[in-house]
Amino acid sequence: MNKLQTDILEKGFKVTPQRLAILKYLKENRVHPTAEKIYSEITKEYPAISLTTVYKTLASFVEVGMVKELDIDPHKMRFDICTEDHNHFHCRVCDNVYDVDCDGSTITGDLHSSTKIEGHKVDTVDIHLKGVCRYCEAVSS
Amino acid sequence: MNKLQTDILEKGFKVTPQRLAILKYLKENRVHPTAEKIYSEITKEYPAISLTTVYKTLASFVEVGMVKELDIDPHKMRFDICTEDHNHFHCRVCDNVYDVDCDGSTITGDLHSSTKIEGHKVDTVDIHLKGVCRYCEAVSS
DNA sequence: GTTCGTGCAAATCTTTTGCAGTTTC
DNA sequence: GAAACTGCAAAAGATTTGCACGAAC
Repeated sequence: MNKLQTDILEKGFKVTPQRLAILKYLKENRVHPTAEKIYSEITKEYPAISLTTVYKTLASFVEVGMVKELDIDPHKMRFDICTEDHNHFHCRVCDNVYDVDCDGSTITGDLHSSTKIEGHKVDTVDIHLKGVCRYCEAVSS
Repeated sequence: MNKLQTDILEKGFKVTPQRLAILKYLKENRVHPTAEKIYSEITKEYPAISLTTVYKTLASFVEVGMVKELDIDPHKMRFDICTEDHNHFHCRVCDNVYDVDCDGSTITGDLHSSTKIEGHKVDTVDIHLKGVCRYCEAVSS
C-alpha cells in the first residue's frame, strides 16, 4: 500500500487506477495543469481514461481539499495539489503558471479564518501576478 | 457633448447608443457585472442591444484600457471600469464581487512595470479575497 | 452484493466568429 | 461614401449531466 493509495482511502474514496494516475500526475508535475492537460498527459501511459472522469475526479478531490482550483487563467480552470500557501504568476506569452514565493504574508499574515476586511469574512487570499515569465522574456530579447 | 461621449471619442471609437449605454451602466453600477448582467440590465431601458454587441464593445474598451477584465469568478468574466488600484472580494454565497481597500501596497508598492519576482517580469498584481460577504453573513446568523 | 466509479453521448454555458445590413463621421 | 458598428445565427471551447455498465470493497 503506497502513499497515493493511502491518500485516496483516507478521504473515503475507492482506489481506482484512474484516481491513482491523476493523483500521481498532480504530485509529480506541479505545473498547475488544466483538466485537458491532465487528461492528455495521462493518456500517454494510461489510455483507458476519459476526460469526463478527469473532471469528476478533480471535483471530488477539490471537495475534500486535496486539490485546489486556480482561476488565474481567464478561460480554463487550473488545478493544484494543495501545499502550504504560495502564490502564482501567469505568463501571458506562453500561458504557463508558476509558483512564486513573493511575500504575501504582509497581507495574508493578518488573515485568519475569522478575519474580516470591510466586514467581509475572508477565507482565502490569492495573489495573482501576471506578466512575462523569465523564459519568454529571454527568448524575446 | 457629455462626458460619456468624450470618453468614447477620445479613444477613437464612434459614438453609438449601445456604447453610451454600456459605459453609462458601468460608471453608475460598480458591481463588476458579467457581460450577461450588463446585457440584461441595459435591455430594461434600451431593448435594442444584443449580447454580441455587449461582448464586442467590452472587448474594445478592454483593449484601450477603459475597462478591466476581472477573472475572480471561476466560470464567467467580470468587468470593471478602471479606477485606481483596488482589490476584490468574491462572496461564495451570493456570488457578488466587492471592491476592498485592504492594504496591498505592501506587495504592490514594491512593484513597478520593470519589477521582477523570481525572474518573471510582473505587469499586474491582483489580490483576490474569497469568503462570505457582510450581507450573507448577517442573513445566516 | 451493494455502493461507488467510469465513460459515452448529449446538454449547458460562456464567449467568439462570419457576414450582411446599418450607422457614424 | 468609407470605415466602423451592430446583431443574427452558428461555431467553439470548457465543463456538466444522465444513464448504463463495470469495478472496488
